[in-house]
Amino acid sequence: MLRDDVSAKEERLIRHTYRLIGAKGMQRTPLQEVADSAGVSKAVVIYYFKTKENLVLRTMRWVLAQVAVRVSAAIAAAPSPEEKVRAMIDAIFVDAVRNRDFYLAYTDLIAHAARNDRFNELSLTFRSIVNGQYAEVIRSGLDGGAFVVPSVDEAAKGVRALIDGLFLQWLEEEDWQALHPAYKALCTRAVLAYLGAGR
Amino acid sequence: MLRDDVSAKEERLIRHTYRLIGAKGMQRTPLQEVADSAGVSKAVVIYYFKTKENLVLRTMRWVLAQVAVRVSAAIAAAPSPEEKVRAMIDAIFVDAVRNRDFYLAYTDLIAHAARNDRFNELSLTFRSIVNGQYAEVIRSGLDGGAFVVPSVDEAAKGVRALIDGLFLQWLEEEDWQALHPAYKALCTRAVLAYLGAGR
Amino acid sequence: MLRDDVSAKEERLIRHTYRLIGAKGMQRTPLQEVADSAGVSKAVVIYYFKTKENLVLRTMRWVLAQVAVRVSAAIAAAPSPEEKVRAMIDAIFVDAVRNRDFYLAYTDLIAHAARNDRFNELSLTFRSIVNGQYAEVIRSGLDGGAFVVPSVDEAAKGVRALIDGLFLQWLEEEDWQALHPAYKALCTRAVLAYLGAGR
Amino acid sequence: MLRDDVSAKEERLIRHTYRLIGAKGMQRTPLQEVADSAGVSKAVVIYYFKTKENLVLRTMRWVLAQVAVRVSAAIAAAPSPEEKVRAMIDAIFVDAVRNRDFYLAYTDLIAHAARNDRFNELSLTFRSIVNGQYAEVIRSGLDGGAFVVPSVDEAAKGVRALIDGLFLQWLEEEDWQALHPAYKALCTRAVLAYLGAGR
DNA sequence: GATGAATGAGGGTTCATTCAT
DNA sequence: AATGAATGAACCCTCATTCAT
Repeated sequence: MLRDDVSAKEERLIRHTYRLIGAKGMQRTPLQEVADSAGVSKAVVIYYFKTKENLVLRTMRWVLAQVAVRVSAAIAAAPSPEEKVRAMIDAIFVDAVRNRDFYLAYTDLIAHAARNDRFNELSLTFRSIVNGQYAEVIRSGLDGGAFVVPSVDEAAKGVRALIDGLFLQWLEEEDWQALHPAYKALCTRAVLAYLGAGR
Repeated sequence: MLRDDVSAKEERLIRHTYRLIGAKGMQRTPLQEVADSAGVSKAVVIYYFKTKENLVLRTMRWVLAQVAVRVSAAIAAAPSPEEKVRAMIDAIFVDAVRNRDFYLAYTDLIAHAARNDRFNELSLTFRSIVNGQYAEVIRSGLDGGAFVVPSVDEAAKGVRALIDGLFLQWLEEEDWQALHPAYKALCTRAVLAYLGAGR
Repeated sequence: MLRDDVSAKEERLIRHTYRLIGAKGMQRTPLQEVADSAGVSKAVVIYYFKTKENLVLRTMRWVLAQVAVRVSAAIAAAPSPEEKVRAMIDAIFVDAVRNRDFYLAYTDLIAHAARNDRFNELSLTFRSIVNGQYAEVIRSGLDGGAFVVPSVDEAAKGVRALIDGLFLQWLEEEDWQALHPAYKALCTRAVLAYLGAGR
Repeated sequence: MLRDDVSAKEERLIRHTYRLIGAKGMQRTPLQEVADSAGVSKAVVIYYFKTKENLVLRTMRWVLAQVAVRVSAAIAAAPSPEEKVRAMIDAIFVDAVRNRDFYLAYTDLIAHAARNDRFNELSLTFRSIVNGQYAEVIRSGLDGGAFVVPSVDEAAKGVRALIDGLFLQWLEEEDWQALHPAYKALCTRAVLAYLGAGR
């Protein structure tokens, strides 16, 4: 799972690390800056996480777990399949700044996952969780005939592709803050269209 | 545009750079390694490109231009809208190894584009070209009633999201070489479904 | 002012830097050599001074402050105007080796000051201090009629020119060690003559 | 002597070198910039001068020779001792920009002369020429009783110190362009005062 | 005579990590 | 638990010089 016991001090460091990774990327974020940002000595960071790789890994695990929990809760609370989709997308498109931080960090993670086993494992775990969530939503819509898809797992991948792919495009927008709501709406329509909703 | 006159020697360096960026990422690729790989001295790389940033930028521009040209040709050659989609996806899913190199480099590019103006400009240029190509295909399908979409530009973004998003997932697959054809098929189905083809 | 708190370790590095700058010039003195000379790793120098420019600047400030203090003390201790001049020149012409180190470093400073703001500021500060000291001596001699000059500030510049200019010539002497006392005597005569002493 | 046969092409390169040395110092002036400035290939510079040291040396010799000739002519043309002094200073303080270039280059030369034999030899040659000129002027004034000095050679050194030393201070002035005439006047007064003129 | 190509020898700076306290 | 000090390994880049043409 993504669970990971985190002491208060560790979480503090993780939060600062996350913010910096979003802003500058993990390679461009020196431990010194994390330490400065958190108001501690650089050695403290190493003291708690042993290596920078650990720190980054723990940071990503921490943030991925948060996202997973948030999405799960949103799905569970929604009554109908289509509303589950909307609630899910609501839970994902929380806020422009947070989304930007997240997707920049996530892009970094994927880039590293292809070259580093530990990052890859984390990325796979997250992926199976998220795809499971999407599959659950889709399955709920298949029973009542709300959605039309050939295979639940395949559709889950498709949904995920739409969401991730649109975020990538949104990241490139110069005017990303203002366009956040538009991309959210676009995403909702795209997912529903892809799932054959309302056909 | 993405055109860029490249001498033979420069292209040689660019090819080696591209391979290494795909394998290790641009930050993890020292000029020394590019030089070693190309069998020249490190100073030669600087001699031709002045800075590492230039080298990477020129490399990315070179690859992106190639992809754009390949896709354009494929689209032009296909007779019907649906076949244009298939041809386009064929042209994109050329080969597992090449696709992996490309998407790893491309992921890196996006991660950098968010923080570096020159990379951002390149990324935007590529994006507008590709989205234009997708839009062209979609428009061709709208006239004959092959596709059903609310807006051409929006649908172009959706198509692109599906393709990029699926590639991201494919990158994470442990067994990516073997799964390449499956993802290609999945992608074709997803795009056609999204465009409402054959409904 | 030129005051600058310097820890023991920093002063150690500064002393080694000063010696090397005198011997080889600031551009020809790599950090590695400073480090080797001080018996530490090159990174330590950066650790304490961040950049080479800082190191050189701090080194020059340190030397200039020392000279200024030494001259001030000498002037204050001498009873009569003419003796103040002699004491001042005594304080400046301390020792052949030290003078050579100083004036070589100082020449370097002036050459850099013309092209670098931070060096220029340092050079201006030193200049105003020294000219102030000279002016004080001259003023003390005017009251009693020991000196005859049109303007105190102008005469201060003249005195300084004589001292600096003679040092430049002394630097060029092949036999500089042996000629040190002769230049000192020459300098004293020249300054007194210029100030119209004993006329 | 300072004579040095210089072909037209060489002189062209020398002029550009001189300008750049004045502006940036000799260490900070890459051959590439000399070549660019002169509109030739970098290899041409090496072709004509074999090494950078040669180029710089020849450049300095060229400019020092010019100054020496100009001063000689000025001295010869003036009728009385005091007018010789004024003419000499006129010849030296030609123009703010040219003086700045010259003294910056000259400062560089002295800094290098202390560490490099070839530069030292050049510097000594120039020095003996200039001091000879000053001595000649002083001697002309002694005969008629216009000047009062203990020794001609010593006074020549003193005069030179005043001129060089004042130029050093002038170099440090922020407002050097505007202050050029003032320093010239100051220099004239200082030299005449030092030589006991009009006493 | 002239030059484009190529290179080797540094030089400054970054940064994760180690270690003694 | 916490940290200041120190370091080694890289990395990008500069630049005079060599050489084949």
